[in-house]
Amino acid sequence: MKTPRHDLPPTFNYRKLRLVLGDSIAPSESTCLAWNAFMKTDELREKYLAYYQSQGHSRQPSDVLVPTWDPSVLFTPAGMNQFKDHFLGKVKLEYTRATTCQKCLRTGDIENVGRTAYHHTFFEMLGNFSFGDYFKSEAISWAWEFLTSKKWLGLDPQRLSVTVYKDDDEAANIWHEKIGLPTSRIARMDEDENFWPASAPSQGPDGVCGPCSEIYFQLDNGKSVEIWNLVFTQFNRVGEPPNNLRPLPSKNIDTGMGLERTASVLQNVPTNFHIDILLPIVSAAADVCGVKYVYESENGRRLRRIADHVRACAFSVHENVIPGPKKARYVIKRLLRRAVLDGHQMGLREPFLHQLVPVVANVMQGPYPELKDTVERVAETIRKEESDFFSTIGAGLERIEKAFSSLQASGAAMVDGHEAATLYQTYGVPPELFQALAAERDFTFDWDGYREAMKKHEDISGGEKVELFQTGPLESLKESLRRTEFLGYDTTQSQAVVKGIIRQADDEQERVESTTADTELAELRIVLDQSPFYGESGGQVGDTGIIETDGGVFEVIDTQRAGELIVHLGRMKSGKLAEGDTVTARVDEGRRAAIRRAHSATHILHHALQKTVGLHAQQQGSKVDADWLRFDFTNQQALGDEQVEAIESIVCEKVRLAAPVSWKNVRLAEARQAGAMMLFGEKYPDPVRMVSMGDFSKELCGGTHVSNTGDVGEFELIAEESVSAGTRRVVALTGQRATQHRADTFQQLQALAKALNCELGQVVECTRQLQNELRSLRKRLQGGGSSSDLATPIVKSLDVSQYVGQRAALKEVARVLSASTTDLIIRIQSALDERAKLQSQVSQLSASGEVSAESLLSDANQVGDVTVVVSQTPGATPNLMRQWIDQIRQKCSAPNAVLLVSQLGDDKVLLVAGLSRQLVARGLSAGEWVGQVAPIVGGGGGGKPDLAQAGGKQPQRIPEAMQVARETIHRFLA
RNA sequence: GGGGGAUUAGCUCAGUUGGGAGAGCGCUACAAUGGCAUUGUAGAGGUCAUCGGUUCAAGUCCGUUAUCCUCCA
Repeated sequence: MKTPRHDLPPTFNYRKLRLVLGDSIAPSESTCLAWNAFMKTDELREKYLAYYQSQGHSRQPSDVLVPTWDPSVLFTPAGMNQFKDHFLGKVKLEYTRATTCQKCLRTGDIENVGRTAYHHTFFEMLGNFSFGDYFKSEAISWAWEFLTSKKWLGLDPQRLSVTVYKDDDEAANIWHEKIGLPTSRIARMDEDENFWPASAPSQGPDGVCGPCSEIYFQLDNGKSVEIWNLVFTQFNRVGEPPNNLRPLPSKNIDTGMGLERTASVLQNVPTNFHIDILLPIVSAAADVCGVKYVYESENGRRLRRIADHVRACAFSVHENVIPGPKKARYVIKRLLRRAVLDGHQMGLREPFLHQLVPVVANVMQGPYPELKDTVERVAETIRKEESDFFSTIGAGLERIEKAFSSLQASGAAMVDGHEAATLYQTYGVPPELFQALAAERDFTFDWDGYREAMKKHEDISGGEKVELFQTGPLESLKESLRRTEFLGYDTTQSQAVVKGIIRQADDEQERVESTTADTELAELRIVLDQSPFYGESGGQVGDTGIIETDGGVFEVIDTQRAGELIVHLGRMKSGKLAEGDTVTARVDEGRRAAIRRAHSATHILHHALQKTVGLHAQQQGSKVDADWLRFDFTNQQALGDEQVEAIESIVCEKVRLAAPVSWKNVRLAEARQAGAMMLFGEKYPDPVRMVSMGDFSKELCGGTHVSNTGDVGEFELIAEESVSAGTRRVVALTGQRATQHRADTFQQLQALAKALNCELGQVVECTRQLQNELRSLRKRLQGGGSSSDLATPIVKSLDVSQYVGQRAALKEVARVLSASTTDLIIRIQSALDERAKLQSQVSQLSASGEVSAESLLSDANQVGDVTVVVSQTPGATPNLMRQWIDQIRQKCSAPNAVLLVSQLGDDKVLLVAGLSRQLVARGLSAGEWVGQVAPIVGGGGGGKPDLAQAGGKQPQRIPEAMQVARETIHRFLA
């Protein structure tokens, strides 16, 4: 064996690397040697899976990174996650030994990523699992053989040591006696180190748990690194110690070997980031960022962080979990922004991270060839988010500058942490950025205050706790019954036997033997041995209906699924129901038929979307209700009108075709081969149910469908909107509701026509005209210039005898009014009211004759050298009155005081007073003047010395007010 | 699920106990200069997101809804 290579040159010359591997990103010469001499990561992964296959394990593919089927986690945290139900015996086992290489994501140690040799957010975990099959002895022997045998990894046994849980003599003995490991290399550790979950015996939680045994490899520098953890789940924790660990009847093995760590050991490199599948990403990051990769440097840490985060982001976005504001999407967004911030701090000002996506796909293509297919989409999604973040940073810099100037003004020497936190929480200004800029100006940064404020924010935001393993009566029912047979594909009515009744009171669930209508208030859950009721899943809502016996009627208001159980939610209407009763379960057939129409329409819509907007329009989620459906899909822009029409026409065409709908159970691989649409994050059973429609649609789907696309009936898209960046949502109606919607549309249009007093075909034109009228009336009252009518846009004439035209007309009206289509009538009505009001004001204004600066001046009095005007201008708005006053000032060179009184409508009085500069200079105030007058008409007011306005509510006292106005100004001038 | 913020001219945004809706860029017209670039003058363009409340008076204060941004879970 070659000499150890810990002293690996800390600097890599990227140009040399490129020569070695051509287009892909190449390692340094010495690292190349290491990789040639030792095992590649792809080879390690393959060997592991092959070894356990040879020991009778079923080789299973990696589960998705973001398991939407598991509400208790956002990301797959470990290899065992996909086998949770296997461990608990809640599913039928097709195999009792499995092995996987699982892609995982954890953010708990995010602060350490890049700083230490072994921390990642994204990583792969090799694992072997036993579901009540083999236990400690085999698990330990096989691990040892795989690690040390020349045929497999061939690690030097002398450099391996292990830990066991302090009370686990069984494991210790196996290591010592069977493997022959000296006791000096078997350490006994406490429950906080060697128990899963950590410290479970004393601190909980209750449930499945067990001791573990870790395997360490000693590096050349004497330090040891943990490469494998064997978990022996053999207990059920019940309550507090002592004697709270009960042996499980069926014991399990759950192991995890860190792929990257083990590879780094095999390849003899000082950090995971230098193994053959990671160094190319680090090097590429250095290249893209235009810096040299130096291991022991701040930039080195940054580049490693970027390499880690870009892997996480690329895999998530590949699974259509795009950066966003909620949950998993938010975590990805944060990871991405952290990486981008690192780039920013190395001087980058343009998106760069997206350039690393092809590199990631390249080094990971062995186990994950599918990454190659989505490189473009993934890179574009990442580029967009990067670009958004650069804008955020840009805005942030301005805010930071502002903060600095106020700091300087106040003579502070430290950036207030609370303020930095507020800036971060409100505008996303990264504190690291703030701190870096602060350092440049010799400010210190109050990290303690910042963390304190963020902690507070966390507390305020709250959050619900999700249990790793659920407990309760439903879970125990799961274990005893396993599954409810679903009969609903073939029938909507059947006999069944009641297997369990659960009563829900407050947050507590309680299993009961029987129930009567007297307890009607309580919500009940009923589980049967078989049922025609469809439990909500795959977006399709649960069925409603009735479960009855001779002696009792139970109304089902919703149906949910719990694992493979079907749970009927509802309440007793009459009589009594008990466990063991034979009942008749009857689904509400009319509603079910409507759901079938909507669900089949969803598949057709999916097809139409892909055909119209492109293959990237993949389903993100959907909800299927009675003749109503909602469908989210990935698309950057809103759908245009033509696209919506094209989609509708494709759907309608497929409906007219009356294509047969069929379904069959096929092997998952076969379905994939057939090109059936599959969704990420969904857990598909194998075999799987494939639903086909004509020759245009194949989807994996457990839902209920019409037998012929013609049964869908009418179809209509009623909404298109944004859910989050990159995701659009459409809502559609089918069958009866679509028909009803069309009738409603027509009625609405009729109502508009009636309100506007015009023909149906004229509604759009009349609305536009009404808007124009309002505009010019307002302008006239505001005293603006002569308004030219807006150029009427050329619109294609709408044929309102057809439905499409009617709908287009309504949409156009909504656009003109910038209102939602639901309250058009209200808006039109209020527009009409406003027009009437404005018209009466205009006539009021014109009734008092032509008002102008001249006419007002001709009414003036002279008081000494001052020209005083106190006049009425009925119907005038404040704006007009101000303009007149301005004009008087221009025309009249003498000092002048003007007060205009206007009655507006029936019960409103407006007063505007103005004083020329000379009078203001003499210390007079228009505000005071108007202030003296306004109370007469029941109001108040104020303003600046040269111009003030006031209002009141008693028009009948205007003459009196004008008298007071004259007296007041006389007094002022005296 | 929760906290913070934003929404003003075509675009980017100002608007300071509530009292005349603004700037820059862009647009139109005219003029000057000219190879292009340019400069000056004038002008058009706004239900201050929505609905409601407080007030004599709301872009400004309070609440609703919508959309977007941002943070936490």
